[in-house]
Amino acid sequence: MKRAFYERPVLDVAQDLVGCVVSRGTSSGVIVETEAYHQAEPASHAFVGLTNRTRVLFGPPGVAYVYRSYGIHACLNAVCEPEGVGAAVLIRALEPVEGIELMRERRGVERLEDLCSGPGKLTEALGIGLDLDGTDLLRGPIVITGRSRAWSDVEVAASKRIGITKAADLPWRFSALGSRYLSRPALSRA
DNA sequence: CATGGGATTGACT
DNA sequence: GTCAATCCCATGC
Repeated sequence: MKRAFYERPVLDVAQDLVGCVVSRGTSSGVIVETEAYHQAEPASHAFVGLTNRTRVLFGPPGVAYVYRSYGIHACLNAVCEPEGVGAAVLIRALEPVEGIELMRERRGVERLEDLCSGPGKLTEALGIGLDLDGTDLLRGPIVITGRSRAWSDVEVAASKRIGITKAADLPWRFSALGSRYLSRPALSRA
């Protein structure tokens, strides 16, 4: 993936990342669920402006923003839009591809559908911690590559973001239609 | 310096 | 369905 891919409106990047591959060491998976966050909208960590915590969000695109959630889990984002704009795509779920046995060991569960079906789960499965905050997604250790042939025509569904209390109605969650590896089903009942 | 609130998960009623 | 775990960080005194 080139730097310019991330240097675009965060909503475009969030949709285009579905079907792409996240690799970390010998483990990898296809992105099946993302969410977009932008500084202009209060659910985003960048909404508060430039602070020590949000420094990476306002930096160059194509960089990993990893934060601790609820004191327990790490969550992985890809920083988007030009430097100076605070925006990122949260990677919410993967379909496991490589290094599945290692994922099972790290997660302590067996079912494929339980390995990476949530933002905190996939970071545990891939061994991604806060130490990788600010690392370059073009150079690694976390690398994102484009859709393979099999995923080139993936259909992407939009729905409301999960687990937030502010700006909860924005349809900024994107998922691979029909995937069994989502954190939650794509279509929420109205 | 003290406090409150999460971009979650898993266990339990 | 409810709820606790656990810690970083932004905010306010």
